[in-house]
Amino acid sequence: MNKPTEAELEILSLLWQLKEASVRQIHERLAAVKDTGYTTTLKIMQIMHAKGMVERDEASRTHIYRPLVKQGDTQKSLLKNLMTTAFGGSTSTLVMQALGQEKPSKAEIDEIRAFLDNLENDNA
Amino acid sequence: MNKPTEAELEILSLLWQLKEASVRQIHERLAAVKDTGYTTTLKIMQIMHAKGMVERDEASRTHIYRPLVKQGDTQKSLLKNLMTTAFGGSTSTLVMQALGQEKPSKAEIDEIRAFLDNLENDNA
DNA sequence: TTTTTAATACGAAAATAATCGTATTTAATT
DNA sequence: AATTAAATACGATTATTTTCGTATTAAAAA
Repeated sequence: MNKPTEAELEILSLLWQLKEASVRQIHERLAAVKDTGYTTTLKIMQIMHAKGMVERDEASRTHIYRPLVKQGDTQKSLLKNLMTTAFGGSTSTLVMQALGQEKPSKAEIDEIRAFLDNLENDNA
Repeated sequence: MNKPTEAELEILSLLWQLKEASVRQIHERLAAVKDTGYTTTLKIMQIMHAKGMVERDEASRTHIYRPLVKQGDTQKSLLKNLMTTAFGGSTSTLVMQALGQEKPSKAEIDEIRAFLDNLENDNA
């Protein structure tokens, strides 16, 4: 799988959230955070389309874009890459770093505990 | 903190592991995995030095490089970045993705459990 | 001492990513 | 119907990252 660039990832992220969106919708959200021009956003989305990362519905004048790459798959591959390059391959180091980042809520902690229990049972 | 580039991260990673190394040592390890020239490795390490990411001992003809950025700090900032761009800010999603990646050993799982317990107590 | 080997320095080129200006087209407004 | 507004297409420019060739220097070997 081809690693999305930084700018592509920002857009993908919004598309995952919105399920589908026009260039303008994406641009408005980006512009709220980042100083960038409309045609820049457009261009990157066109590139993403050319790469097959998104599909688009050209039925109406305003094209509607939808993600083609799955969020989970992308997350998985980015994490794997980060784990090998920055964490020397250690899952637990990565996980603890992530947890230490900012205190997760009680609910989140319990969710992770349940996940660990599950993981352990599957292993047996 | 300035985000290291992909090539820089690969080298940093080796330096963290080895504590210190010459260009040749690093290059040999890189070349085992990746098709790349010696002067390319050299150049990137020189750039890293110019950026202040590494220091080097020029006492002998063969310079010895040591990392100046801490592994933990770099990990933290890369993770934070990944969490916001690819995981919509959710720590627990990231953690569970990472855990699902490949089954951690029983020891690792317990280590993470202990970490969670600790985290919870600190919060109270 | 001469030659060969192995290192760094430096700059340019190539590859990749991001930005933007302008032209064109289509739809909506007047 | 004419004008304005909003969209895409396209190409060029800029910025960043990576790669590499060549020169120079220092040490080791012959």
